[in-house]
Amino acid sequence: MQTNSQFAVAIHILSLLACYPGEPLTSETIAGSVTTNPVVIRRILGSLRRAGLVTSQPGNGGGWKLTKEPGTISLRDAYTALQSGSCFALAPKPPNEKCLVGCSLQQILQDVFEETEAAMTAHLASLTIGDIVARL
Amino acid sequence: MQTNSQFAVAIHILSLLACYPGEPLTSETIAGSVTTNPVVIRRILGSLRRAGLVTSQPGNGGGWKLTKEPGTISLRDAYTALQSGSCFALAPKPPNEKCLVGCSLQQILQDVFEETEAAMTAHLASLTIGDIVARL
DNA sequence: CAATCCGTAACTGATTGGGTTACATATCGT
DNA sequence: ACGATATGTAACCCAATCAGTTACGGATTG
Repeated sequence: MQTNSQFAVAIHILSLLACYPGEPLTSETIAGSVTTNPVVIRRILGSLRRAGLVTSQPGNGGGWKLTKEPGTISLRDAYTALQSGSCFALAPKPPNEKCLVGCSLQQILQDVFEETEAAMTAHLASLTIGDIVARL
Repeated sequence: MQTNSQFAVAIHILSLLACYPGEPLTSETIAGSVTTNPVVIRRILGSLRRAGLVTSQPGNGGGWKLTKEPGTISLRDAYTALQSGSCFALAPKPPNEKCLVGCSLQQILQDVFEETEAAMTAHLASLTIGDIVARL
């Protein structure tokens, strides 16, 4: 499956910022650590900023900082900030309406996927950026 | 995120087979319910067969059947049968080795992703095809 | 006002996934 | 034995997606 790596990069970014508290890091500096292009970093940081996890400061001496203590930022916060969709997807075309099974299955699948993802994010909620940094 | 829909289709297939116990269904019949091409169905059924969840019979009057009772087939069985990879992915390029954070983060991320997916599949293990069919 | 950095649009190349065609192989009924 | 039927794959096409990149406008600092 082609899964995007935004979540992994987001955790990387947040951990990096947590390691340099107070000191704003530029997207270029972060990109140097992640080994990618600054724009890729800024795209992800944009999502994290919209979720209120980081702040940015343009101009000379600017950069990015965390808005909260690393211990109060859960991995679920980062995950939902990206809103890069679900792990699961329904079939591209809806099932045959003449089939009794397929007809009612849609809603059931949707519910199951939702529950399953909730189980996953519940685990993510139990881990914070502080925990990650502590493991380094 | 671009997620493949094989898991959804697999559940659809297994539920359908569960609804017609003993009676073999052809990939064409199943495709008619899912609204897709028979080959797409056969590809997924191939994975399910390799995992021992279904059997196939070629030739006239052939088709597909479950090998077990629907109540003994968990959604995790279907999920792992597809082995369509993880929900999460590491960044395409490894982090900068000169960065102390990025350097040790790789392994931590891998562990976290593994734990998180385990939490997810644990929930999938608690649901069976029998449960799905019962909800129809 | 010059240097720096964010913010975002636009484009590219590679990868992937669903859909499709085609064909070899196996089985059943007559 | 033979024709009909269905599986099992390989091969290909097209659309969508993602990481990466270039470009440029706007904000801030000194």
